[in-house]
Amino acid sequence: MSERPPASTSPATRWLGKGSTTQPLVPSDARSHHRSLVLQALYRGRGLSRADLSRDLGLSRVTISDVVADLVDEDFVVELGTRPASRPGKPATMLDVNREGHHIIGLDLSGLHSFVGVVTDLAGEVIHRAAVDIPRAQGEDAIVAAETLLAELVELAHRPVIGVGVGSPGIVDDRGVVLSAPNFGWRDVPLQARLATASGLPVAVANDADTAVVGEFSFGDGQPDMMLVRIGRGVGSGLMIDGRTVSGARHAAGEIGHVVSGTDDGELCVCGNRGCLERWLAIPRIDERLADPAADRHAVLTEAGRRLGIVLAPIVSALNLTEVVLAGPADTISGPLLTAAQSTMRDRMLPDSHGDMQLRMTELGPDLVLLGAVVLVLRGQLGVA
Amino acid sequence: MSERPPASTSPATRWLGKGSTTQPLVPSDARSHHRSLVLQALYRGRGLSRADLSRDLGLSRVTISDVVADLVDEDFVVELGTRPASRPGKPATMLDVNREGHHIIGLDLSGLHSFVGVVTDLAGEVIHRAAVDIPRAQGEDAIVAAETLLAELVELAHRPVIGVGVGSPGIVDDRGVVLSAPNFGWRDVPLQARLATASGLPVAVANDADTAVVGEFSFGDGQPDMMLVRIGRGVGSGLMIDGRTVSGARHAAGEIGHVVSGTDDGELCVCGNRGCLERWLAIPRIDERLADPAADRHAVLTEAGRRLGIVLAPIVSALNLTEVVLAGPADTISGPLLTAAQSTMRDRMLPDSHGDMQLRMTELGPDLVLLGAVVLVLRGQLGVA
DNA sequence: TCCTTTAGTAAAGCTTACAAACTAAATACC
DNA sequence: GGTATTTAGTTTGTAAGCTTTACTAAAGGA
Repeated sequence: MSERPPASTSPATRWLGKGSTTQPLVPSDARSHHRSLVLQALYRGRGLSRADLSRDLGLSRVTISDVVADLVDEDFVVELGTRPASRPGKPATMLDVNREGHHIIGLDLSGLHSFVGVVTDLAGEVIHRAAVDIPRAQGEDAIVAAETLLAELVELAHRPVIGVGVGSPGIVDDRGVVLSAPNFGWRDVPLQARLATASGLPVAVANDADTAVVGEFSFGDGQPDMMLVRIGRGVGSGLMIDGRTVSGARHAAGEIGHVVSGTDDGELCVCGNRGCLERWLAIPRIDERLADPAADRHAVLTEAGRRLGIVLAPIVSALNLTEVVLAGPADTISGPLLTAAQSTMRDRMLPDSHGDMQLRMTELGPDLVLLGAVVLVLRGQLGVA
Repeated sequence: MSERPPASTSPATRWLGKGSTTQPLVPSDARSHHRSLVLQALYRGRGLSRADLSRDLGLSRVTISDVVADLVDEDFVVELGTRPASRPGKPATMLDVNREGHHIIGLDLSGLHSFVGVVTDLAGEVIHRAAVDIPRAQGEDAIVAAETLLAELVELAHRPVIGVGVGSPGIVDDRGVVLSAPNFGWRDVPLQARLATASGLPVAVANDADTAVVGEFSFGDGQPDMMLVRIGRGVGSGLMIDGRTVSGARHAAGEIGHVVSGTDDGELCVCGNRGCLERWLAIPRIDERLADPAADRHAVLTEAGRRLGIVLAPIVSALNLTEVVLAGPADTISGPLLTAAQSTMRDRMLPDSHGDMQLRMTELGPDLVLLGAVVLVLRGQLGVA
């Protein structure tokens, strides 16, 4: 046992206490937390009784009864009648979320030619759809188009609307301001505030890829440590770590389109680099290559997938993700491209670490962002999903 | 405005409500939260009064007085006397964390030849050091060595010890079980429980890289969205996102040593792949190359740095990190290697996104893991740092 | 000297949760 | 069939924790 010489000067005199000064926690925070827990449990398993909730959540029957009474008053929870008694004791009164009693509006602003929107119930079941064409809409015009679409959806909803979720392209901060969206020429557009004022409803705005990832998580088979890659005109992604989306220090997490893939150059990209992932993988680029009559479709798609795998391997390893989900046109993505991405990624990681790693297509199709927008509302307003 | 055709079958019938059923929130949780807020604020700025705390934290003066009274009773906070009055009104009584009143023990089990440990005060100031040699210690022997070192440090501490923090190599789960640590032949070793039983103190165990990253965050200049790369016998990393460490779905986050860097092959690695990062960057590998009399030192180090940059670019882009910190032998790392890593990384990312990105060496030197271990205790026991 | 300002404490009241006791309604058992 | 047992849910009383209001202490300013 040897005494190590003490360091010349202690480095520990710098500073401590950077933990973000979080909000105080008032009693009513506990109440809303418990409301969320109850709703969460009811969403997950139908036909739970107050006593079941008490056991599952670790709160007393009294408290559960109280919370449930509030939720019933607000029409978020309904009684389903008594459970057929099999054991001794008074039969339980089953509860469920009142899935049809309220509506949610979801907007997807990431389309190329139109903004689309839905009215759903609390289960995410689509009740109405609407869309508005946006031929080269820019700036204020694009904002007005979104407001118009929202107004139309509000008219369609025939139940109280608990909130509006919006997936928007561009970089969106945590207060729903679109810091930049080149497509629309938006800079610092307070989209959340604009839509909230226009509709008088609670509005949540997030980046489209981040919206998609919560959609996949809640309505798809998405796991809590997951990456969702959207392949379309460009390539973007949303990350979920331990069930939370990652927005990044400058709200720009998931921007992998202009990462260089490989060390053998590639085509020149508008960003100035060579071999950007987008240059290999964006749908227009792939289509260009496939348009060449001499092109080998399988080879083109395999190479695109390989380039994706090269970029994914370090990310998946570093974050120890269990799942990467691809979203985009299935006819292009879900063949050799997917296979090549998967094998490339595995070949470039420690074999142990991809034992249960999965790379797959989303099964939610074109409604992914819309469903994610609905989830934004469920999370924000009810603390569910 | 065109109505989109409804999807054939709604995908929204799958399932919702995956949000982890979190714990209920009892009143005492609020109290401990507020204790943390108070301690946090006092750590950050010295000489705050109860009234200052009330204003800063948004809690009433009454509540602050109550919380502070508890903390004074427990000797975690002391009054410093009244502030020289410049304004009208009763002069304030300044408070501070009682930095010398309690001790913390930190252990670093990641050394090649010895386990090292420190006793610090609540400011992280090192009071005592100790170490124990571990010539090829394996299995139970290594555990006993750690227990012995801990016992020695407990003897050295002359104030109440609020807890023990441990940075261990290998994969460590969130209850302090070392799932695997090849160095010691450990599998599923309940290190936290072993040390807690042996010492009778609260013990927190984490992976050494994760420990380092919290050390850098709290005692260094580390930012909340940061990656810390430890370069030594191997290459590992710890990630911090929004002030929280990332442990990964299987507790294996940060394992980037065996990610392939580049698409031009490289040397064969023990893991079976070619061109693993570790093969380029681990200190023994670099030393091997530099030992060749014909080697160009600058070229060797530049190439190592370049390989690091290639792996970092996708990770930094995807997570929108603001900082990557390197830890390891400065004479090797902090020259051409660092420069090459930085420029390579930047060249492979969207120019916008690295505007405020920084790649630098840690300034905490060899005590990084030890200080991180201390932070584990500050976080766990006091909710600070 | 008296007013104003600020710090800190005391008392009362609100919200929330829990424990204990109670009612309701079923099965189990003799 | 009647009583015991079990389970569901509510009523009642109590404790913890926060806030508001009111109070005392101690300073400067007019």
